[in-house]
Amino acid sequence: MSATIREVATAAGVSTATVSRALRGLPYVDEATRRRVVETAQRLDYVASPSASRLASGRTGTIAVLTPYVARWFFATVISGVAMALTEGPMDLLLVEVGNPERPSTVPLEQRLRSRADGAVAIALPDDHPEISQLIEHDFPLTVVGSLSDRVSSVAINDIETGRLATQHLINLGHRDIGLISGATSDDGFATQDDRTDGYNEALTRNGITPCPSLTSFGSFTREGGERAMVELLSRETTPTAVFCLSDEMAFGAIIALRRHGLTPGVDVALVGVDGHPQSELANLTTVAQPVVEMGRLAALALQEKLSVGESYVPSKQSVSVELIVRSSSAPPKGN
Amino acid sequence: MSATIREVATAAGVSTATVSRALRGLPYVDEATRRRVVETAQRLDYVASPSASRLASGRTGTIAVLTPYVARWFFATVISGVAMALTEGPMDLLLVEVGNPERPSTVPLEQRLRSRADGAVAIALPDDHPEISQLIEHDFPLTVVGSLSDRVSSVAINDIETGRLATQHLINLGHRDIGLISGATSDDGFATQDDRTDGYNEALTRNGITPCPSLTSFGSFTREGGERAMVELLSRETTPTAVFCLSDEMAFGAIIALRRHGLTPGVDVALVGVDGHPQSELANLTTVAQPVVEMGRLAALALQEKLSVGESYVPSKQSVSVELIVRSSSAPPKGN
DNA sequence: TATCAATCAGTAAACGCTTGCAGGATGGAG
DNA sequence: CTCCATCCTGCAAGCGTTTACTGATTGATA
Repeated sequence: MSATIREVATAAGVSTATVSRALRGLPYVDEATRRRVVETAQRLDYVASPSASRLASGRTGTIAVLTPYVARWFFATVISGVAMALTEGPMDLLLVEVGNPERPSTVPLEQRLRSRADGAVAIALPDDHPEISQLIEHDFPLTVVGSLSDRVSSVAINDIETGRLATQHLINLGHRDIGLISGATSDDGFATQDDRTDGYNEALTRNGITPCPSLTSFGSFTREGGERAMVELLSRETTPTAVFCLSDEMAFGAIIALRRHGLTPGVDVALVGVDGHPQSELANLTTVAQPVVEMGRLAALALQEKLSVGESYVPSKQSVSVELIVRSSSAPPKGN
Repeated sequence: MSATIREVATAAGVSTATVSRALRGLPYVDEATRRRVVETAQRLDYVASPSASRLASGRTGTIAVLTPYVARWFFATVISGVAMALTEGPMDLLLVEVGNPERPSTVPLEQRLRSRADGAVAIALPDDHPEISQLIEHDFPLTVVGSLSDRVSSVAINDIETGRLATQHLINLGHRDIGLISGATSDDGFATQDDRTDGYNEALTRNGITPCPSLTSFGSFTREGGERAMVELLSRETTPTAVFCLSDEMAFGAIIALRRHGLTPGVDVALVGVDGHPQSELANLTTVAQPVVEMGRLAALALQEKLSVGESYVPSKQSVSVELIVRSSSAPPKGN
C-alpha cells in the first residue's frame, strides 16, 4: 500500500485536515504550510485514495459516457471529444454501454450509475429512450449529444437543416428522382433519422417535387444496412438518379451495392451522406460533415458546467453547424 | 440519497454483515435469510455504494483501458472488445488516454491508476514504453494487446508472419519491386512496425530479392501519413510496382495519393494493408485481417484471470491468427 | 485599549461498507 | 450423553478521506 493522509500529516507536522485542505488548494492554509505539505506528499509519493474521498465527500469525480456502441466511428469520436475535455481536469471517464439492442443489460441504468458517476454524457440516445428518461426522472445530471432535448442540455447538429442541405444540393444538380436511404423503420431511438427525413421532404416539396414513398428504403445505420437498402432501391420499378443516405457508413454500403450492379456512384447515381467520416474522402463521397469531436467536447463542458452550478442550472441547447463537402459522388444526372 | 445497508438490515431484521454476505452470494447464509434480504433490498431499491465497499475491501472492481487514441479504428475496436468482456460481469471500465504524443499527461500513470483500478489493458503500447514499464515495475496487474510481451500477458498477431504473408502474396503475384510504407522512423512505441518490416524483408530475401532501402517510405500510422509516404515513394527514381502498407489506414492514404497521380491501385500499383478495417472492402483493399474485437476480449479475460489467480499467475502470450483477404487492390504487375 | 473580523489549524464525527472474530445452534459420531 | 465439526449470525473495528466546529492568533479599527 502507499502512504495515507495520516502519514503525510505526521511527517509534515500538521493534522490530516490541513493536509486535505492544503493538497486540494482550499483557502485558509498558510502558504508556507501548504508548500511543506505538498513537498512532503510528493516525497512520500502520496496520492489520495479516491474511494475514501468519494465516500467522505459524496462526489465521485467521475463522469460516465453512455453509448450504444463504442467502436463505430461517430460514437468513438464523440467519446474522444469527451475524453479530451476531461483529461484537462481531474475527472475520470467511465465507459458504459447502453441501449445496444444486441446486448441488453439486466440492471437498470440508474442503478449502474448511482454513486458511481456525478453525471453522464449520452451519445445518440434521445431523451425519451427508456433508460435515459428514467435517468432524467431521477434528476441524474445528464447531457445528450447527437439529439436535441428540452429536458437536459444537448449538443447536436440541426438534422432537419442537414436533410434539407443534402437534398437541396442534389436538386441543384438537376436531380428530381431523389431516393432516401434511412435507418430502421422501428425507431430504435434515433429521432435523428426522422428529422433528416423531414428535411429531405421539405427540400423536395419546396422545389415542387412530390416525395415518393417508393424511393425510400430502410436499413440499419450500418454499412450493411446501407448496402441492403440500396439493393432494394435498385430492384424497384422506378430507380432514383440520386440518393440521400442518412449516414456516411450507409452511403459506403450503397456504393458497394452500386458497384456490384455495375453502376458508378456520381455517374449513374449521385450520392450524398452525412457525417464527414474520415473515409468519405477515400470514397469520394459528398457529405454533410458534423464537428463530432467538438460536439463531444461541448457536451462534456456543458455537463461540468451543470455539475458546478447545481440546482439553478438551466439546460442549454447547442446546435453546431454542419458543412457540405462536395465530392465526385454527387454530379448532375446523366441526361444533363 | 438512496437506502443504506443499515436500512436494509433493519428492514430485513438482520445485521449489516448478513446483508453484505447475502447480497454478494457469500457462503454461510441461510437460504431463507438470503431470499428475505434480497427481496428487502430490491424493495428499498438498494444498491451498495461502490466507494464504501471499495474503501472497505481494497478492491476497486474497475479495470482501466490504456490507449493513446480512443477514436482510431483499431483502438476503438479493441476497447469495444474489452467492454464486451466486462459487461458480462460487474466490472467498471475506466478509459484512460496514455501515450498520445499530442496530449502528454503531467501526472505519472501509476499515480493516475493507483487505487482507481484493479488492473489495466494497454492497447498498442509495448511493455518498454516508459509509463507502461513503470506500471509493471510497480506490479500493477497489466495485460497488453497489440504487442507481445515477456513481462506481462499479451494478445497480438504475429507481426513478422503478417509482414511475410502480405509480402509473399505480392511476390506470388509476380512483383519484384515491392515498396514499404511504414510508420514514423522515431519509434513512438510501435514495435509492431519493426516486426512487420522484418517479415517483409524476410519474404523478399527468401525469394531472392534484395530489400532496397529506397523503396521504403515513412509516414505516421494514419491516412495522412500513408498519403505522404506514397507521394514520396512516387517521387523517387525507381518506383515500386507493389506496396505493402503497414496498416489499412495508411493504405487508404496511399490509394488517395495514387489516384491523385492518375494511377489506379491494383492496376498500376498493387497494394496490401494490414488490419481488416471495415472500409477495406469499400476500397477494394487486399488486407491481412486481425480479429481485433476478439483480441480485446481475450486481453480482458487474461487480466481477469490474473486478478483472480493472484501471485502465482503466469503471464501468457496469446498469438491470434490473421487472415489474408484478397481484393482487387492486389493484382499481377502490368507487364504480366 | 478593547473589539472584531479574518486567517490558520486541529478535533472528531461522519461516510457506508467489509471482514475477522466469536458465540449460539444443530446434528452426527463415538 | 458428550464432543466436535459445521453452519449461521452478530459485533465491532477498521478502510482513508472530508468537513462542521471550535479555538487560537493576528492585525486593524474604533
